[in-house]
Amino acid sequence: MEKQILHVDVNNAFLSWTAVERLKNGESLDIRTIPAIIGGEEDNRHGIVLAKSNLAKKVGIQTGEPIYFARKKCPSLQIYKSDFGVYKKYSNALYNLLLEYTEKIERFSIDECFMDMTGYLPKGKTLLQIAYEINKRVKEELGFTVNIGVAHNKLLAKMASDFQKPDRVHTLFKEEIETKMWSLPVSELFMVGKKSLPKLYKMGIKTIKDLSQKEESYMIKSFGKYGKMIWEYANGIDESRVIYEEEKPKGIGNSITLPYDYSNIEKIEEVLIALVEQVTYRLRSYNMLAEVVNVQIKTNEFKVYSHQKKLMMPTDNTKIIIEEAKKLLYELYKKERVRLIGVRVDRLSNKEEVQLSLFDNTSQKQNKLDKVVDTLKEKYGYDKITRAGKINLDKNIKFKD
DNA sequence: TCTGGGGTCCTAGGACCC
DNA sequence: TCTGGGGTCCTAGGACCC
Repeated sequence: MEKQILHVDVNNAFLSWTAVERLKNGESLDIRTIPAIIGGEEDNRHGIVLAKSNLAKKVGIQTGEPIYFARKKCPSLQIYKSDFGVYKKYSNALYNLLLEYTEKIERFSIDECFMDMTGYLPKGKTLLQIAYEINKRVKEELGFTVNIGVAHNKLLAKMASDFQKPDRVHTLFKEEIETKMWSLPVSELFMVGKKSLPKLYKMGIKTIKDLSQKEESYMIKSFGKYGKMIWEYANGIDESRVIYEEEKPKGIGNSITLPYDYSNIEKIEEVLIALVEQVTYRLRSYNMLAEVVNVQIKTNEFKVYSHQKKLMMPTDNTKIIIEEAKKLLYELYKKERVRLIGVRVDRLSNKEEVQLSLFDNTSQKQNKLDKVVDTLKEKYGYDKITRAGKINLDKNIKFKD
């Protein structure tokens, strides 16, 4: 059965939400109507464009570029600070509105949701009608606009929501792939980034259609798993489901670009400790344990190095993770000028489950050891092999399978 | 010129085991 | 003296997303 999928994407999310918040607080200027951006603090070297108004976009300002460049493109540019508390508030407001239509919603990012409407369409209404209704209600009730992609899988819905902006609803059904998607440059395809682009170009692939017409096996040979994925995407194939259950994170990290390059390892260490404290706090608030600690630095030349270490036991203990992180930092640090320092924990598990399975784990190891001993006993005689004597025997015994 | 921070997933090589 | 091949785990690095 065909799935009924919507992808809801907030237009210029951080900027729109900032605009709505300011209007609510009594400001008269709607910053969506002037050349404006949301940007980080340049004084701390966090100065990049996080979001832009349509007028800022018109003069060629791009998300992710240094504010310094953006200002050159538009000297009258207005710059506003980011406020994630505000973004979270509006993101939740949107989510709550969407929940009135289905509980099968995947929060793909702070400003994007996938909705699985399969079996949730009200009598007599089409998926497209629901999309228009949501578009209208968000605008009227929440004060910002969204693009909505309407399709039968997530990939096509996402591609559709990206078509013409802002405040639009687009369909992308099977029979529309050729006219609406294949003509686009291959760089527009989801998951095709700037590193793959030159390789694709060399293979004569310029549009999404070019990619779709290649042999699948050829793409797999050239790009492995990734090649299979983008070939399927180009052909509108995507079987992935909308993941609406609350998902626990797989890893937690904090990193910071320092206000200037640090060359003093003690100073770097101080920052590292503060970062670990943030990370372990977040870890504990999820009620999870981590098994891997990772430390990363970026040099003044933008070279990135990382070291990681698997722990003996999963932990959420700040002190243990600080000690491990410090060791990793000292391994890593080669007297460079350090621009950024970061800490991550990975291989997370639920605290209760680990505590329960710890017993199972040791008994599994016990079982394994038992099996080895049993095998030895079968080979060399039941009374000759004991655990205590195993060490002496190890030199002589070669395992064969 | 100046270039953030939060993630997920994949690959490749070496160690180690059978 | 010359000789495997699978499988798993660990680590480092990189691509991509918003």
